[in-house]
Amino acid sequence: MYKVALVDDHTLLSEAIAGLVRQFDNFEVVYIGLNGKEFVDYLNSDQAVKPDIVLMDVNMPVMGGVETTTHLSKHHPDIKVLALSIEEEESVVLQMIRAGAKGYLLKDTRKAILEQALNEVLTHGFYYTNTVEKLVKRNEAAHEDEVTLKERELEFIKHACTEMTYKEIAELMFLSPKTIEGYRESVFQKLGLKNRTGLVIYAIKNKIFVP
Amino acid sequence: MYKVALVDDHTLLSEAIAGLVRQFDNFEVVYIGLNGKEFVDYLNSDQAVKPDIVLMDVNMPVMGGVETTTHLSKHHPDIKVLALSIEEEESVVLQMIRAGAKGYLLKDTRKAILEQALNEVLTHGFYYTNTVEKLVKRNEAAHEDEVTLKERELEFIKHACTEMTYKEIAELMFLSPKTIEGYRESVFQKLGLKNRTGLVIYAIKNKIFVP
DNA sequence: AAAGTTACGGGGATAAACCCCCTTTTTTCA
DNA sequence: TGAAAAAAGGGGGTTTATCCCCGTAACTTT
Repeated sequence: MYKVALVDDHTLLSEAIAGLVRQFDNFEVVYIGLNGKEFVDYLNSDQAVKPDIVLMDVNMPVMGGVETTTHLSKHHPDIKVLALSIEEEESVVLQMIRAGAKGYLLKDTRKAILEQALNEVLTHGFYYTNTVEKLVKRNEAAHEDEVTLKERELEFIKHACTEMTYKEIAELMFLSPKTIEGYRESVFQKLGLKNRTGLVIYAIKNKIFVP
Repeated sequence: MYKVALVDDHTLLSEAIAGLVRQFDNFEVVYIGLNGKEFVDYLNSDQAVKPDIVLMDVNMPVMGGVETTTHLSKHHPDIKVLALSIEEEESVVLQMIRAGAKGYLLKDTRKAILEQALNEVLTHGFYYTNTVEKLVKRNEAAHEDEVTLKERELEFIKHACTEMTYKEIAELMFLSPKTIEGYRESVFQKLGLKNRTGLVIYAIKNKIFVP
């Protein structure tokens, strides 16, 4: 009998999915939690029943899926993490995989697939759907011609998405306006931009700045 | 015995929630569909069992929740719609309510609340959680001090979210640069902006321009 | 018909943004 | 540890953007 934990802030869903999991052979639900913090605290408590596998949501308040998975990989490497989310965005999926998730299910998968995924992760160590595999490959290809912005430049870009003038940004970053000027030119050159408006849109598109 | 239909593109969730609903007294699940189109087609078919209430997701491919609800209000006003979504954004909630939804549940509600909501909608005609009520009120309040931008100004704003200079925008709109200047000033004044960067961010926040 | 509103256009000034070429300081690492 | 690279700072000039105050034509309102 494998022990399953559910971590999802959408109570209705965890309750409902718990019902599904209980129908499967060889699986029992030992824990249902609202977020990563709750789950980690639970594991550190005395009466914790350590699960074999966790069905983990990604978008959660307090402590999100990525952070929680990273923590589990470090402190409880024997607990497998299977991500279960509506989030289809490449970067998020990849972050979860990098954090140590053994698989990533979108919430539009069928009941039978969930059972299969649970079994696969426990027996073979991982389970990836075609969709996720494609996503990962496509992302790797996209990374080829990607520019790398330096930390300081990223900081500058965030401030540039503001009504501040460059002079004000310089004061904020304790730099000379001329240095900011340098960042601006370097960033424009790297990204092929013509003006600050273009920079703002690039930053928002690439989530450097979230409006 | 009330008849319930489920419409949600996340199969795992509909299946799981169907399990929950079947546990309730007086409820049976007569239909599970992936999107609004599928459901409407089903209703128009011969062997359709007309449900008393539909649990409807909002974000769906092909035919979304708002569109479907509007259609049902017109052609099947005896079928109650209870929205069930993760979407917390005010405008979306309001759209669903306006379209004729009798209630709006976020997916983090508990099993007992779902049962209560189903019963309330069927007996009293509606069910609103505190959260949704607050949301609606807050939105009404927000609408008070809302500025109205003219058509021409909106067009200008969209072009301003571009690497074009004002002169180029003027050419594009067959106007003098000075007229554009006028739009700019009027828009800045109305929205309390300091510069073009602020305008771009406002436009994206308010979905005038989608990056 | 006088007064107001809306849309369009303009002059001229100042600040901010943009561009190219260059020096000094700091860091990196072979 | 010394050369190379990266980061920070700068001079000086052009182009945009911003701001304020003004004028005209057309169409409403009263």
